[in-house]
Amino acid sequence: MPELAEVEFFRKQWESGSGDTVTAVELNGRARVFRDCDIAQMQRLLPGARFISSEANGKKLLFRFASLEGGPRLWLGLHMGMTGKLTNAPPAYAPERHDHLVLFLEKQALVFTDSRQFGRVHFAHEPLAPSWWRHLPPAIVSAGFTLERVESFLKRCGRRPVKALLLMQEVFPGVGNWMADEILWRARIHPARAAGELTQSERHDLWREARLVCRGALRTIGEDFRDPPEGWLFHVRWQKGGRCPRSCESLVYETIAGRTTCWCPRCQAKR
DNA sequence: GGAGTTGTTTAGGA
DNA sequence: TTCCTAAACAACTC
Repeated sequence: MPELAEVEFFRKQWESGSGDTVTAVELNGRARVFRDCDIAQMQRLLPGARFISSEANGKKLLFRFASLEGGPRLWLGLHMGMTGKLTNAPPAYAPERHDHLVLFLEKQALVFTDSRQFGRVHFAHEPLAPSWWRHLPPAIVSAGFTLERVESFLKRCGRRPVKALLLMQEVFPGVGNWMADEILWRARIHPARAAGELTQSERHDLWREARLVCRGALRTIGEDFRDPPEGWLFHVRWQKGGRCPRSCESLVYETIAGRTTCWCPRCQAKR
């Protein structure tokens, strides 16, 4: 589930604990989500630290802590993978089976759950944001996400299907499978089209719709997890026998770029 | 019981 | 070399 807007919603769940102090850390050290992470260091440094602030970039999350005795910041990075979730719970929360990391604060508990464990945890103790957080691409809703940037990428990977490009986080950070299909549907572009063959107006539409879909998702899912606006492909794409909200044509489902892809054969003609 | 899954990395083939 | 596909990761649902 976690794409851009779900990730932002999860960030907000934990952000409600900012300003509060960590009293205890409970984690399942054998969980795969800790494969890039020094668990012992985390367990040593987080208790007593104060949760300062958080940030999201695409599907990545960063949580900042001030350590007990001052000195360098503590940086906790999270990726939700396919099934990761962040919740907050009462301070007496008892961790469940797939709760791999629980930060107990004075007033609440912050819980990271991930049944499939494709997610991951990073941890660092250093003055500046660590390498896994630096050099991130500009957010799609930011001014740095320019048409030029998208066009040069479409050109560079011109032989690949445009659906595959939308899933590449270095240019479309936060876009996942359903958002990629939503963007292509709104831009009326067939997902299997070669990126280099898009016309100038199609390239422009792709750029514009990427921004609109991200904004719309952030304003709905990202705020309180309610569904995206009416009329979006989102509402029908998982239904059996779903129909295009614009043309009423039966939607088509096929694997493109290794992922289940949904599109309208009338609105998104192959040409 | 088998197939499929809203993600990412990596091995290996073309 | 370069580009791209498919498998692997793990657990749940249909």
